[in-house]
Amino acid sequence: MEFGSERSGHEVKDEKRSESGIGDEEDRREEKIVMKGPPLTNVDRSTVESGPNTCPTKKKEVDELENAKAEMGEVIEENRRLKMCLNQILNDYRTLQMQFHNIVEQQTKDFSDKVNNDEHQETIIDESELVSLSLGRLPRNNEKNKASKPLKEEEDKEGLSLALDCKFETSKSGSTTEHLPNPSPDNSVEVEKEETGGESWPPSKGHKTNRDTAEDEVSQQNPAKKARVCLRVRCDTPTLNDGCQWRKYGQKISKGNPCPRAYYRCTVAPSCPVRKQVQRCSQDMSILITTYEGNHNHPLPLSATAMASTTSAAASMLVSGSSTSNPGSRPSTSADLHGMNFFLSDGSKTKQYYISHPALSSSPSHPTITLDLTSNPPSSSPSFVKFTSNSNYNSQRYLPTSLNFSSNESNATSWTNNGFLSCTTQQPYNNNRNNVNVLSNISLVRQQQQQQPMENILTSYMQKNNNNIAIPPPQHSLPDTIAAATKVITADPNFQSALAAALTTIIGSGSTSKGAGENNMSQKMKWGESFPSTSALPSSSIVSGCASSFLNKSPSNAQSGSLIFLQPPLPLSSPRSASGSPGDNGDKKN
DNA sequence: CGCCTTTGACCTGCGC
DNA sequence: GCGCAGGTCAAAGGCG
Repeated sequence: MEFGSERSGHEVKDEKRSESGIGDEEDRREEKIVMKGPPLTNVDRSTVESGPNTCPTKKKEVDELENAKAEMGEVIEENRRLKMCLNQILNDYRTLQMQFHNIVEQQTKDFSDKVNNDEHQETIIDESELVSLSLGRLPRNNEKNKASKPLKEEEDKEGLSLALDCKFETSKSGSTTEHLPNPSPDNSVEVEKEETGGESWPPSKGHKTNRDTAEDEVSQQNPAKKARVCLRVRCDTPTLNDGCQWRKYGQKISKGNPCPRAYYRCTVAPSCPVRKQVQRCSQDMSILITTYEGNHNHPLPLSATAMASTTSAAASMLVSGSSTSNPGSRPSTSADLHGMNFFLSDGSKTKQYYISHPALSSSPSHPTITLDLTSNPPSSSPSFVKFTSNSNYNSQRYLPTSLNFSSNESNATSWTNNGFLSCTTQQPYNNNRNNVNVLSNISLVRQQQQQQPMENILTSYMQKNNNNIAIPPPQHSLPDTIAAATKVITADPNFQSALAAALTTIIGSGSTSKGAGENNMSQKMKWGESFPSTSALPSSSIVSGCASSFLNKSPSNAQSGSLIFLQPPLPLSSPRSASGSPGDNGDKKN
């Protein structure tokens, strides 16, 4: 789309707006964003002005214009709804930010008070309460002072349980209510990170503490703590270069796979609890199966954020999906949502969507989400995610969740794929009371014919928010446009938060709305307009990356977890880039 | 010398 | 309780 033609399109829009009586400046800008139809040219305008009585062809054109206007009206209406939703989300975000700030201040204050209490040898009972609210970290030191070991263990467990309960509340509230603090399912992951590893990582078995024991119990109570993200990619290199630094700490020959499984841990920060497992698929050696566990507790290199975002978001989907729904918080997004095909259907046929990866099947205690970059989009048989969870646990909290990043490219060693992303969620219905499984299938399908609108969105956003970035002519350099626009978008925390929250709400409401009691639900949301095809783009272009990256980068923004967001891709595999994954040599023995 | 990989031993959870 | 398998540890050695 050229700028000139875009301008004429705006003129027509303005005409239409004057008809409908709408029109402040902000709305006009947003309209520009949503504009998806081909803009009217000067010829078109002359056609309109000259009237329909000149010739049949012009009459036809006028009809087409009428139709286009009607479509635009729908788009405008939808845009208005989204705008209202966005404003509400932004308000909520600000409120939550203030609440979070207050909470942090309060906790800091409490902690300093507690330290003072320690100095004055006051009782520890009050501190135990503080511990519980501090996710179980503080009690450890406090209880070391206790003489009675059994009592210590008991109280330790209690403290952790309480802390965990608090976490659950947070997690649950995250997807149920917009007005509660920390509505982010991702927070749950963050909590998991801190509790599973956190500052005490790596846990030494020789120094296993009572806290560790308690943590084990807690982890059994909360399987989501060990949520994993499994990535299947066709890759010739030994490991994926995800931008992080990894140290290999073990290797095992797993049953059913001649290829050894390598264990890596993140070495960017000594206390980082993130681990990954790398293994070749036994059935197809070209497929590299990488499983990530945990969240980084340190700033990530820029090159690592995409992968971390994806895994984090995917893990968040696992966690967030476990939350109960609040139908009241559901926005009116069941209709046209710019390219996101959203399916909710009965779970009676869920089994057909599972693929099994015996070579990398995780422990039943690990809910695992698999991002499959190896198979073709919907045309092929669905290769979704294998989700495992231990039925002995409170399985109602955990959603078998599937993501499928499919690619037509045989060498899917980067995030570039055809943009097909699907998320299948098999969810124990209604807290497992009725044993009714509901399959919710979320898919984001980039549609090749809908490339323009995304350009409009990105370009308009750039125009609005950043004048420093040159906007290339979209039709000439769409990849550059998108890359630059993505930069701008990712630089704006408000937009990120708002969009993240919106998407989370959309996804969350869709996947959890069955809590209202509908056993058979089929819901579709089409969202294609916002996910243009990028099949023509080079591999460094836009991707269907999952982006809670900004959630990682900015904890204050971590208001939503399960979201899928467009983000600058990173090559998953390149032989030892500068950011260097030391583990690239990890499969030497292979 | 520091960091990394290798590799056998050990620990733990789970199924029978 | 036992065996199996997954996961982790840590000493030894290699490499830059």
